[in-house]
Amino acid sequence: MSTSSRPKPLRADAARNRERVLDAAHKCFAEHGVDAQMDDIAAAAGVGVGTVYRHFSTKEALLEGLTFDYFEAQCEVARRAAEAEDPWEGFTAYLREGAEIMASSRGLAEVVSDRPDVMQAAALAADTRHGLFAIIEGMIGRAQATGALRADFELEDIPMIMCSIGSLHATGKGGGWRRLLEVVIDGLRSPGSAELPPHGERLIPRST
Amino acid sequence: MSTSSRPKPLRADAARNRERVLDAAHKCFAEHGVDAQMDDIAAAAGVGVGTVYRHFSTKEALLEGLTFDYFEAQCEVARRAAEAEDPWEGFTAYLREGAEIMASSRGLAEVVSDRPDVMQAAALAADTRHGLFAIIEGMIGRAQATGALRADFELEDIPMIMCSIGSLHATGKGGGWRRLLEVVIDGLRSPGSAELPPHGERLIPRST
DNA sequence: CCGGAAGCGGAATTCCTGTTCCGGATACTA
DNA sequence: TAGTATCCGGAACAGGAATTCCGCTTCCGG
Repeated sequence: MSTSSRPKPLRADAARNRERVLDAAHKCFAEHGVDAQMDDIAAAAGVGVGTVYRHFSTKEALLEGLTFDYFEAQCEVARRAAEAEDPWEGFTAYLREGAEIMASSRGLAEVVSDRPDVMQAAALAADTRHGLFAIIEGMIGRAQATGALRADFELEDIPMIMCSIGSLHATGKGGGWRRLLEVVIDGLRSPGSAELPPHGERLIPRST
Repeated sequence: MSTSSRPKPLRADAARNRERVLDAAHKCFAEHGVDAQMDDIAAAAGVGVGTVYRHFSTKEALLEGLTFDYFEAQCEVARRAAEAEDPWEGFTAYLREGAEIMASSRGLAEVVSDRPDVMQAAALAADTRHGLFAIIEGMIGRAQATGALRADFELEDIPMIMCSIGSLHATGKGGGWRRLLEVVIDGLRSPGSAELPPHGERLIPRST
């Protein structure tokens, strides 16, 4: 999203402003959450509101850009983690790093918690572009094959975990999320003693 | 909160309306979250907005009432769980039932996630009235003494868990929270393999 | 260096919600 | 049953935030 080609190349100043707006949006959303105001984003970008709207027709569009970038980073992390020698290490590293990204932006955490629509669209886009789901499922499968990860773990559990982590970040209980994540990771070791209830509605649609 | 005595007893119709408003508020907040509108609450109560404001000077006050009631229920659950023969069973039952209450209201989940101030005030009030913290700490201590609960578990971990559970409810990923809770419970068994990072800011102030 | 298309700024507009206000209705008391 | 303190309804108000509008400015090709 940060970098994309368009039919009519933008005028030099316009391209520059677009980047500024996107940067400012990232900062403002990270700090104030989705309630960051358009006027403030414009100010942070050193630009008028009109200019923000010229590039992103809506606040929603800006939020989508944010989410899009999040998945871009997520793909990078997943790809790297998938190459780890030890599957369990790779898997947990992915969870930890993915959570770290999430924790970096309050706005992101709020989108994950409250906007399944935006999230799903971005997730599907990431899958199309980088095969995200396959990468993660491969990681999960390998970790389960070694007997380290509990057998009933599913792909869909990942957004669930990220969502719960995000909610902790949002409350300002800063350090807490790392703590919960470690508890969760311990709970994911094989074999689990409790039987896991099935998922309800899914963020990631079943593919098969 | 639902039941309270006041200096001047309310006029019969006023008392009736107060209850209606509170009920309506619970329903609306449960369904639409904290964004439920005052007008809708009034309508649901079969009353004018003015009447809502006569009883609760502010939307915030209504939210506080909701939270107050939540802790009232929480105390009841904790007290019951504390009497279980097996400490670990009692402890996990408390987590499951507490989460169930939380899952019953989207508004509640949002308050837990986004309003530490309201939450803390209600928690302290519940502690004053029913000694909530002592009850829970007793439960934790006993579960740790039997060697079932990991030794590094703290009281403060409870709001953290409830908060994360609440965030799942809010997204509409209905069934998911039970699943995460079971994973977390597994992760809380003794001994944990990961070292838990310390908490950051606290919802429950240190007493000692 | 010019003309005009593409962009820009930011005041004004719109919409949405919480809150206030007050004339009229109602429930207690004597 | 009259008198009055309370209470009720809901239109009007207020403030905040997203979005629009349009005259002015800046880039870019010729």
